[in-house]
Amino acid sequence: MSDENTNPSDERTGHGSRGFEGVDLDEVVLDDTAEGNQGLFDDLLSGEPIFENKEVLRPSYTPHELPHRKEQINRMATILVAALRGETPSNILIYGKTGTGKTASAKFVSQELERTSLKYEVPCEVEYINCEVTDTQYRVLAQLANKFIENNQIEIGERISELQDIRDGVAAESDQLENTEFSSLNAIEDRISELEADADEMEAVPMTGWPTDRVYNTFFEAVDYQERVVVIMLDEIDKLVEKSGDDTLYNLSRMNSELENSRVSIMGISNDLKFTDFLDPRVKSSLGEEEIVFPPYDANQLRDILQHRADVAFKADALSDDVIPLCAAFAAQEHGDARRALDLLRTAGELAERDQKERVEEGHVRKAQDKIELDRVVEVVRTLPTQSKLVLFSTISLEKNGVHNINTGEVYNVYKHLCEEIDADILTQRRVTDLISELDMLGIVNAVVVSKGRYGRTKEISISVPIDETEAVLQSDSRLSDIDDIQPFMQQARFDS
DNA sequence: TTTCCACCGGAAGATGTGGGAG
DNA sequence: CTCCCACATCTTCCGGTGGAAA
Repeated sequence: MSDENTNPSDERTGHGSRGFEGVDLDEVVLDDTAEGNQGLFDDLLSGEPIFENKEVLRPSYTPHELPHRKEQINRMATILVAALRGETPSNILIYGKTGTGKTASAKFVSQELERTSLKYEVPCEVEYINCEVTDTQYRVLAQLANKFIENNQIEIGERISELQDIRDGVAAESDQLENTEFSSLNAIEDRISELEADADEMEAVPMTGWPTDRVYNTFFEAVDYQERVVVIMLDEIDKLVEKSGDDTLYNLSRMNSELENSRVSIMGISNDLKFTDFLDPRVKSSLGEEEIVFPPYDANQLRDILQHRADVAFKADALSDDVIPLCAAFAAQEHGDARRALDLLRTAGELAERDQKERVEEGHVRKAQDKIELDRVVEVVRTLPTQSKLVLFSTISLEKNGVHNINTGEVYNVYKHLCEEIDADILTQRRVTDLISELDMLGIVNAVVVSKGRYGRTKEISISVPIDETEAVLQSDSRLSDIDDIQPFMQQARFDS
């Protein structure tokens, strides 16, 4: 209820780092400095609410209808029906930029698949793994193993109680045995204890501690325990390959030749069209048996999508006519990111709500644009590790002292003084270079390697977020707050370099 | 043309944490 | 308790380099 603004939202838009000029700070930043307390909620409650159902605008919501994705969904379904015939579906690779509906479509198809498999009693399971979170071979295998173990145990449990029912029935009427596959009461008892033993044997994989091959074996046995087709959905698969190579994929794709009862099929989802370049050719060919591309939405399609959801999300007449086209246009500029468009729409609605307006106007969308970006930056900076914060702080200090085209050496000098000041460990310059690169990847700074000829080669760093706000966020960290005037060693640092 | 700066960035390995198994 | 494993974070070492200056 109380998250009506500043929810960070799991938005991650590459290098969004353009102008902040028009940000109205009082409106946007740190709203814990709320206006008076008197009747705070009364006011908000009495305001004519704009939303009917905000949930459908959230990124976590999986719609039942995905406009403009019929073609891709049908392709996926065509490939995956094989599973319902008990055959192994081809492995699928799905490409597309963020917010093109890859994950939503894939999840939709897998839900349908599982639903249908229940209907026709064909054992078929889909497991979803997000490789951005689960980004090592060990963790992927462990997570899969645990899921299958859990499922197996549930099923064994059901089977046992089924058998117990039969046993009890048989015990009561001793001539019913011929209706079952068992020859005697004892046989049933034996089967029950067998199953119980199986269930006991399945040991959950710990987060860490085991050798990887043991995890693999556990996973393998858990999958092979019963006859079925298993689809493993690896979202953001490029992150996994980037971080820990293609061993995982290799192991998964060769599993089929050793499995006896079950079949696995891999469905990889990637943002990066070229990530297969780093793969072992064998993995590459097996993984990319089928490829589906999700092109970015254009402005018209985005408008459609927004309209669909807005009908549900907003009260009738809560949107002025130009709101949806504007959201669509903004998002179309961001490589057709639908998630972005929905975020924009939701945030615009929230802003209008906060303004006690009855309609969302164009201006709210423009404000939302800035707010989303600022919220993202604030959140990223706030959750930075201390060392990175120190590096960023050093860079900002230099910038504020009129040093432009800052280079690594300068940052490092300031950083060293800063560390002494607050009694933090001083990292090596090598490490600081890496931290700067990380800040670059997060879109907080912009670092380019330039050669200054005789005067060496270095990264030229500039800040690509609003400086004062960022500094404020940094200073709200308790460990950085007691940095007082940096002027004294600012001078010093310049002599050093 | 050659030199040489001031760093880049890969590789390997150390350290520390959190968790096994016997 | 000892030894093993995975992993994040950081250090050590070092070869590599674009281009202004000599």
